[in-house]
Amino acid sequence: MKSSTVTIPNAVIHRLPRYYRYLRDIMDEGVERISSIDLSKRMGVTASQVRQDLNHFGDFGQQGYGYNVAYLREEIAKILGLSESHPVIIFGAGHLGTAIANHSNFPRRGFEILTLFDNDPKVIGTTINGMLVRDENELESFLAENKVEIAILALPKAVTQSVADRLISLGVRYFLNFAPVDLRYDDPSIIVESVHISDSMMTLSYRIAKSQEEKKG
Amino acid sequence: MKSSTVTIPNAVIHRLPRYYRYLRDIMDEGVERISSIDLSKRMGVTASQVRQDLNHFGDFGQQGYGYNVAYLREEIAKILGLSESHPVIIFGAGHLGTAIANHSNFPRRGFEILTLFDNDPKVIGTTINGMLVRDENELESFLAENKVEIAILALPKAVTQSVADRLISLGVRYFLNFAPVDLRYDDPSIIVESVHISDSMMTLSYRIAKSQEEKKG
DNA sequence: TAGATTGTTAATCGATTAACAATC
DNA sequence: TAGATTGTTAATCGATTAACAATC
Repeated sequence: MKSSTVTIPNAVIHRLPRYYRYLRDIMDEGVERISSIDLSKRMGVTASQVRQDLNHFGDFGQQGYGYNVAYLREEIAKILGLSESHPVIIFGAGHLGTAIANHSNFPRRGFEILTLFDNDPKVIGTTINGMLVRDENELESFLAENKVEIAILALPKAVTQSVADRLISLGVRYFLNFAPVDLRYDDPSIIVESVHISDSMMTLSYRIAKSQEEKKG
Repeated sequence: MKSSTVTIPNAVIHRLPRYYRYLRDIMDEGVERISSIDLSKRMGVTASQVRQDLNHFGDFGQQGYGYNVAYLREEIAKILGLSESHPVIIFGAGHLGTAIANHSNFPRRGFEILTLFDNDPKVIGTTINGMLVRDENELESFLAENKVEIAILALPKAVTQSVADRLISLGVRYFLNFAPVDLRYDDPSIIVESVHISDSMMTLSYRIAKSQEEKKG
C-alpha cells in the first residue's frame, strides 16, 4: 500500500464501498480476474476512473492480466478498515435502531454492536437480535466498563445534539447519525458520518419535478 | 425562477435539502433575513458558494439586505417540488419500512404514503401509523386502482431488483432504494435515489482507520 | 446618500478523462 | 514474443472561490 500521508479525494473515498459491493457480486459469479474496462462497464464509470481510484492506494493490478477479484476486494476491505473490530452502541431503540441492530452484515464488517440504549420503559430490558436494550441512565456506568468506539444515533432530531454532546463528554468520538441535523463539535478528532434519509427523499422529489417539467417542454 | 433548461450541477442539487434544513432552524430562531455570509458561517461553507448555488435558480436576494429567510425557504421548497403531492407506497414492512412509515415529516413535504406491502403473513393486515400492510400479491390490483408515483424499497438485497422490475412493469417510475444494490433499468425516465446505510458505515470506518493511523505517525 | 450585500465574471482549484509508455 | 492491460502523465472538464461592479 502507498504512503497514506497523501490526502485521498473525498469522492474516491465515497466510491470505495461501491467497489467493495461490486467486487462481491463479481466474486459470487465465480469471476477470478477482471480488467478495469470490464469493471468500469459494470459500474457505469470510466476505466480511467477505476484505475485512478485504485492507484491512490496501491498497485493492485497487473499489466496484461487485470485485477484479481478476491485479492482486490480484500485490499479494499483493509483500506476501509473492515478487518478491524469496532465496538458499537446504538442510541435509540425505535424502528430505525431496531432495523440497524438486525443488520446482518455489520458484525461481518467489524462492527460489533454491544447494546442499545433508550428511554422508553416499554423497550428497556427487552432484547433485539440478542442484544439488551438498556436504560439510557445506565450509559455512564456502561461506558465506564466497556470500550465503545462508535455510537449510532437513531434518535429524534430534537434530542440528537444533546445525546451526542453527552457521548462526546464520555469519550465517544465516532458517530453514525440518522437525524436530519448536522452535529456540532469542537474536537477535531471527532468523526461524524450522517445518513440523511429525508435529504435523499427531497433530492428524489427535485429530480421528479425536473423530469416532469421537461416533459411539458 | 430562471429558465430550467440549464442543467444544475449535481453537487448543488444535493446541497438544496441542507439549505432547506438550515433555513428552517434559522426561521425557528425568529430571524427574518440573513446574508450569504451569515448563512455560510452557520453551514460551514463559503458565502460565494451560497450565492452561486442560489443563483442557479433565481435572484432570491436583495443587495444591501440579504435574503428573506421565509421567502427563500419557500422558494427552495418549490424548487425541490415539495409543494407537489406524491403518492407513495412502501415495499417491505420490516423495521426499516415501519420506521419510514412513521416518519412524521413525509406528509408535510408532499409524500403521501398510501400503504405498505409485505409477504409476511404475520404483518399482512396489521396497520402501521394508520396505514394498512397489504399482501404483496395485491400489488397489481392496488396499482390498477390507485395512482402511485414513488415506491420506497425497504427490502433485503436479494429481492430488491426483482421487486423493482415488477413495479417498473406496472408503471412505477420513481424509487427510493434502501438495499445495498444499484438498481438496473432501461427506461431513462426512471429515477432512483438510493440510501446506502452500509456504505456510510464503511466510509466512517475508513475515516476512523485513517485518523488512527495518523495518530501513530 | 452611504453602506451593505447581492449577482456575476474571472481566477483557481480539484476531479475526471484521455492517452500512452511500461510491463506482465 | 505479441497482446493485453496496467500505472501514470497530460489534457480537459467542472466546481469552488475570489473579486468587484451593480444596486437596493
